[in-house]
Amino acid sequence: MVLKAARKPALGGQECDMSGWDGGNCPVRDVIDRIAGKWSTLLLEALSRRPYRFGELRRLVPDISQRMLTQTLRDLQRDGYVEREVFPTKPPSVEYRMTDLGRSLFEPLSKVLQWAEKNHPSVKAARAKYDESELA
Amino acid sequence: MVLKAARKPALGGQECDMSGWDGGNCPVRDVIDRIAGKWSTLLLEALSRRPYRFGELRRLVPDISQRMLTQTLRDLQRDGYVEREVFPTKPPSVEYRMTDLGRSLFEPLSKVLQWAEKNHPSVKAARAKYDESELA
DNA sequence: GAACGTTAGTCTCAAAAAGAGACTAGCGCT
DNA sequence: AGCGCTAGTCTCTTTTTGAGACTAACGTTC
Repeated sequence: MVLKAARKPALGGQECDMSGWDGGNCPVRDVIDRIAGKWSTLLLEALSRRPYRFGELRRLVPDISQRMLTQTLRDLQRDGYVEREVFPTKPPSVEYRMTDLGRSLFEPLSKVLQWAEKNHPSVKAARAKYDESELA
Repeated sequence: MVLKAARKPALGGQECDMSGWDGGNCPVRDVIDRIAGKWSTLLLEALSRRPYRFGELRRLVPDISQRMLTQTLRDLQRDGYVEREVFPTKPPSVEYRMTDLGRSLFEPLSKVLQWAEKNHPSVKAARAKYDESELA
């Protein structure tokens, strides 16, 4: 795991150069920062199941604003994770579907979601413990 | 994968109830929204390698503000991913180390980071293609 | 012995991002 | 003729983030 565009570590595998990080020059950050948003994961999860239209996604995730839905979909499209297809009906309908690149990303990503589901109780417990010790 | 606190799906495994999502009642979102930040992943990656002190982390990630470093570390600590230990020297030094829960989260998470590193070229290519078709 | 650097933050103010909701256009339905 | 449907965009307000000064007590330097 190399986090900066960097020379190979002396001894292989798990080495990771973190010295001299700058946001603009780190490939991992370049990719991660885009999918790390609150909504990206959610939309990728949805689109991993089947294609959806704009309005369907909006109804699916009731607390996203139209503005952020548009913007997040554009970002995902730009990075090659989803495709946008316009059907020239009147009014036009637009379908978003996951690409192969998107699927290949979602494979490891879904493991994190599964972790989250499984370990939610532990996290809630940790929060409770922290909050209790804080107000003391 | 159940994304809402929901009844078991009729046929097991890959089923996922996304109807009637509300942010506050979805365990996966509850967990993901906290680690989805721009800085969380970065700090988890660092702390997965070894414990670090506050100032070390600040130097390691030069473009994080002290404010966000404090806040992100507190969030990670609250959710049980990192521990904070104060050494009563003068001036006091504070060490942050990853917990077992944090390590168990970082296992799938690191797969996503590896994906990002590996597929950075594809993503950059997709961006270039998108940007080109946009300005046309 | 006075000035400076060190520590891990907090505080304030400015800038950027996100949320809420009105508004668009063209067609079908009643 | 008026209403609703579509996928957005535009504007305004609120929230989040960033930049940087400030703290306090000690060690080192001049």
